[in-house]
Amino acid sequence: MNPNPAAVNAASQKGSPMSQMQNVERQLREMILGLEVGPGEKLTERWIEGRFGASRTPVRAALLRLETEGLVGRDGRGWTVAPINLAELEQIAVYREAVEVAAVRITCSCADASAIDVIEAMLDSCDENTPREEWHRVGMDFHIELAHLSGNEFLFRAVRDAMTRLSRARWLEVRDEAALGRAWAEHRAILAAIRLGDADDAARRLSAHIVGSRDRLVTSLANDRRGLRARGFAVVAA
Amino acid sequence: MNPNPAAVNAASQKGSPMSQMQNVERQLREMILGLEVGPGEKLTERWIEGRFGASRTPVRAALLRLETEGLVGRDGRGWTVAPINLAELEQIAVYREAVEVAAVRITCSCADASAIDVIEAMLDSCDENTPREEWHRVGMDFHIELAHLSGNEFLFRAVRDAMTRLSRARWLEVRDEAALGRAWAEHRAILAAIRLGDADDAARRLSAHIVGSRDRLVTSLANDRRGLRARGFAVVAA
DNA sequence: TATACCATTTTGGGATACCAAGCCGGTATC
DNA sequence: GATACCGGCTTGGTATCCCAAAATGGTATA
Repeated sequence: MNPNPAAVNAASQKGSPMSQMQNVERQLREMILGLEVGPGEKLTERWIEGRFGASRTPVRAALLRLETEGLVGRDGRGWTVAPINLAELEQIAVYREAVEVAAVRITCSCADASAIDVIEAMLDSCDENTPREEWHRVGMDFHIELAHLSGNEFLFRAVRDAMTRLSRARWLEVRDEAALGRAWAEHRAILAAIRLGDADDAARRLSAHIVGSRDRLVTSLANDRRGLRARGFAVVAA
Repeated sequence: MNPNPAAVNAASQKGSPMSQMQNVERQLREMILGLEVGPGEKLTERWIEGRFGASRTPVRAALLRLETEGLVGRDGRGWTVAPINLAELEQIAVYREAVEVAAVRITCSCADASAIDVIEAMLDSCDENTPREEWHRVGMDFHIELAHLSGNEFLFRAVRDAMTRLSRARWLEVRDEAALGRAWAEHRAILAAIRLGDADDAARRLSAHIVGSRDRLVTSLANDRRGLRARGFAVVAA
């Protein structure tokens, strides 16, 4: 009954056994985050079922979980890929500023130099030969791992979830080399402040970094709205 | 096939039609939050199925959603009611301090006097004749509604979810009249600061209120740990 | 031509059958 | 008596079937 052998291959190629539900959830999440299905697009349980070669039970479980991540939503009785919502993006920026700053303040008071080195190494791993995709991923992981250092599971999850919600929009954000370089410099400055244990400085820099990122994102999206709609993406105005 | 008519009655007595899934989810959540099922207790899908007169499909959906709320968790292959975890409670306090303070700062800059009056009225609705249960509920709603005033959906949800996770422990917290009176005074002082638009003062008072609340809760639970275990509640040490 | 109405199809919600893995109790062997 | 083994029972995971409601599309009528 499996029309898509790739689905089961993806499941079995991993050493650990992976349930259909985890499989569907992971693959569908990747499709959504990778914009293989456009924001605002309708989803039917039966289509997903056929697409991944799983029955409706794991499909429904995956949809329920992705709903809590904000990646899919209900449209009346049915499901839709969450549209890109400018107002929501701005609210998420405020939210992540609150939790990231709280996390970094905690980290400053119990900084572990070697852990910070690991994060700095992540930044170093990107150079001019690194694909744009990788820069995005590392830029997100920087914030996630930084929050992880706080040791607070809730701050960590909050940052991770916020970055997930932002990631589709970041993907579309136009970032030239100069902007990326500036962002990386800010990242390094934040790490330096943490190393010194200067919580106020780290918080101020992180806050400014997030606000700047938000402003660039919103401007960029507002300008590109027409192009996005042309690609079939639902973009909700702020 | 319905061994428990009460379940369907609860569904039909509401004017709006409620799906089985919502029904199971709501009732199971109430059972967990009301400590009708003890923290750490094992749950089987079949038991829930029989208890609420629903089939496994809505039961599984409800469990998946409650899992994201942190009220149930996986124990290997099965399900358990989330234990009360002291370390987690402390982390939640840090988390909610970050988001509540952020929310109240926003509210200060766009305070709506009438909305604040509504919240103050909530506080006023409690007097010496009000049952303890109601004081708890209003105390939680105070923080939730305050966050709601910020207009930021993510800060609001964060506070609401945090309060949900804390509520089982708050239920056990020993609060004498004097402690409740002090908490209410702090609530009013926070509202007063917001009315004046004094963000720093409001933030300071709110922060102190949350930290105090956390300290009382942790102490109280640590002292009561033996009693809790005697009641069959799993309590994970900090 | 526009619209109201009806038949058909689609779709999510729910129920149930089946399966494999794990748990538990009993038994036989040392 | 202790332990290793085995068989049944429980339980979550999955597939599939049924149903009601909603969407769809075509047709007849004003």
